Amino acid sequence: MDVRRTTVRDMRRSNRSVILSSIYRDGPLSRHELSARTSLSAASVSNLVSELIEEGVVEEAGSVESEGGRPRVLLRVAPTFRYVVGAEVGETRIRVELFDLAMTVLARADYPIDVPQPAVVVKHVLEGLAAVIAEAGVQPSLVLGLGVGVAGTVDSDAVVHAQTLGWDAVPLGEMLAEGTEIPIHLDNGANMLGQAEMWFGAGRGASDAVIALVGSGVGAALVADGSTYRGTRSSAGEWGHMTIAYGGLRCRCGAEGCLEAYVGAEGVLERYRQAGGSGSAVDEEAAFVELLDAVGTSGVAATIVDDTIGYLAAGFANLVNLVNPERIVLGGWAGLLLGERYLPQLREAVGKHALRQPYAQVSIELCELGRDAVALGAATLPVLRLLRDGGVVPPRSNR
Amino acid sequence: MDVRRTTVRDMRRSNRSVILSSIYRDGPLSRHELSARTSLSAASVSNLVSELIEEGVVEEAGSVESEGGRPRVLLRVAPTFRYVVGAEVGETRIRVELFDLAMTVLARADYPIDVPQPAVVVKHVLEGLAAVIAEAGVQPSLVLGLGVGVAGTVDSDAVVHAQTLGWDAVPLGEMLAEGTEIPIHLDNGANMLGQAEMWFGAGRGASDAVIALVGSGVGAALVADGSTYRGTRSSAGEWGHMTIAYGGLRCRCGAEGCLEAYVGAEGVLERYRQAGGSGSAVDEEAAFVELLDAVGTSGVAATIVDDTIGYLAAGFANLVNLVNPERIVLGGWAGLLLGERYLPQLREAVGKHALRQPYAQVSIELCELGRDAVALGAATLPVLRLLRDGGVVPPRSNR
DNA sequence: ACGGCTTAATTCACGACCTGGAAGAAGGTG
DNA sequence: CACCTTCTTCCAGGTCGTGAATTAAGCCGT
Repeated sequence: MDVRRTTVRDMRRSNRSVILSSIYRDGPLSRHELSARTSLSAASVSNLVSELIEEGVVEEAGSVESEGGRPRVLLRVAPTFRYVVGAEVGETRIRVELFDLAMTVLARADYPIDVPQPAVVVKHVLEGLAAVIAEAGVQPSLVLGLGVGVAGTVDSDAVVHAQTLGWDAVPLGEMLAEGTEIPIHLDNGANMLGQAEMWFGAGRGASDAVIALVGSGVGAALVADGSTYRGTRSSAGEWGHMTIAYGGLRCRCGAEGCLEAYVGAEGVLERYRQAGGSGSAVDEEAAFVELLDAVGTSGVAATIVDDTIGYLAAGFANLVNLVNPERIVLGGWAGLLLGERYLPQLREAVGKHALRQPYAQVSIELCELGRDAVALGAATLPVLRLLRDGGVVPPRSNR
Repeated sequence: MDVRRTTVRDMRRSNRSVILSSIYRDGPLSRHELSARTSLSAASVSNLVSELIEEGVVEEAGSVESEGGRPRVLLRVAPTFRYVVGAEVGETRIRVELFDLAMTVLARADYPIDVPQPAVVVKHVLEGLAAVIAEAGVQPSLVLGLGVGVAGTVDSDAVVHAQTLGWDAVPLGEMLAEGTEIPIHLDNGANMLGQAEMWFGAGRGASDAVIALVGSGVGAALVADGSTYRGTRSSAGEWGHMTIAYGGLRCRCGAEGCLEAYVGAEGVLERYRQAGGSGSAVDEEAAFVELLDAVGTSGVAATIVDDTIGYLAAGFANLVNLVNPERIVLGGWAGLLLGERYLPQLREAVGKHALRQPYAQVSIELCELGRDAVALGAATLPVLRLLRDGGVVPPRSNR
């Protein structure tokens, strides 16, 4: 329940936002279709659209002939009206990408890192930001914002807590803001991947969904009523540390029986080793593939993988029961490797743990964007804001 | 993201709603304070308030002297502007209560039931509705709505699924609507108890909370951003059937290792019996109290209760990690019995299972309204709607 | 009792907004 | 080139919130 007034200007902003969002989301549309979709009068649509065109946010994009009459002119958000930058701060690398508003990548910069020192991360992100802007030949003032997805939880004041990076209360937002005038948006990496899947991947069209990520660790992005749910201090979605086997294996978080200890790649491989499984791979990912490949020939491998599917199914079922999503999307490198081979078994196993009714309402799919969509998702943050504000770009505080 | 236009009338409705909600929630307020709180201009507040007074929704309620100036007149929602009825459909009884808008009970009717046949339930609810209206001497046309909290999940089209009642797809909403002209609001009983606690109990002031109910069974109400989260088909909140001990005890839902099997009163007592505990009580609740009382003298009882706290803590921790609430409120008859004695231990145990950061942000409390607040919570549904609509009462379709 | 003082609430002209209908523009068809 | 269809723009009409000015209501000191 809101405790905010509405003024006559909010109305216009809101209607601009409705129109702009419709155009952005539902591809090129004619003014007529917009009017039907938004139930705004033709007069208002025309009025608002001409304003948006005037400002350069929207542009005409060809026309469609109709039977005998004047052809309808299609409208789209001008891809080059502004640009956005997305960054991924992972445990081993930093990636920065620049997109136009159609989310086409125009430039990319990668920086491998060994020790994720905050100062180093900030340096690389800012370096990357400058590099992609230069590479794409874009005017810096046209960059709408920088979205950053970081492997850890981000509280409401852009302070990052990340066990895996060894960060405790790092004011990353502030540190970045000091090095650039471009507005910063910070969020959790899992949420950003979720955002990308919701906009451009397997989550399209769903309004209540969970994007579940299984890699070395395990996390999830919760989407409620069309927007990412962050909880009271932005740390919602810590699905990996849900107790799923009371008193079970110790997890790196210190607790016992966490889902991550059973289905995170690290945990799975550890269980495999304990069970006598062997492998020659040095790198975790190769070892995981080796395990999956051994299923046909090794009973131990088969059992481990089977159990993993079971545990993962229980984790999914907990989501199904608790949040009743319409879709669960499985991603993360290990999640995809598992899902590619065992999605049907997984679906079936979820049914064994979940309640009948919510289970019947959920569809379980795989991520479509692979593992590198964090920067893309992060770049949607400034776009989301642009759409929400009806295409009004806040004036840059030029200090 | 909305795809709905805003018109100039929405603006007024929205501002009426803002004002009305503020007055309702934050007690008697002067026009001046309203203006400050809502950031509406004094002129608009005056304008809107006089309209609301004209219509009888709001009334003046005394004044407060100020230092030397004109005293401010306090405003409140007129308690007798309309009335609301709340009903609880439980496994063993039906309760119907009539409230004024200040949520004071004006009349009550109880009906014990043995076999919860849908037809019988409908009959009792309608009977109770007529009875409380007659008893309170209220004009039926002034009854804003009937909220019903039912022990089961309620679909978006008011169809009820309830394993414990043995109901599968019972169109309760439709059945009730046939017997009265009063608008019906149906929802899950746990959500309704949660709603009551959020408005009048331990949840006040929180915007992200979970109300966890432990009785014979186990359930929860999720509150996200100030409103109850229902998921895609209104069955969110099935916390009791979260797998917490993979491969553990069989639950009545058919799955293994559900939280309910460990902390639901039935499950606890079953574990007690298995462990050799004994008791003379016939009724479940008395047996549970007996168990708790035996803790000091019986090692078996102590272990069982201790374990129960542990399992419950893991269940809480899963909520803390996944949804990052600012408050968890424990209720339900068994939950209250446990909480009264072991709340500190429970809080501590949650810390062992939850991640440090979200754990530090949550406060764990007990329900304040006891076990009989379902009808109260259900009655808030029509009130919520009235507030949302800015005090505009939709015309009753008089057939 | 009375005029100044302070604070609260109301009035009013104004600009911003959307709407429905009429008029205009653009392109195709015969 | 007239005519038709399909959109788009213009215009008068009505609604809304706002700020400044005005009125209302009580206090205080003389």
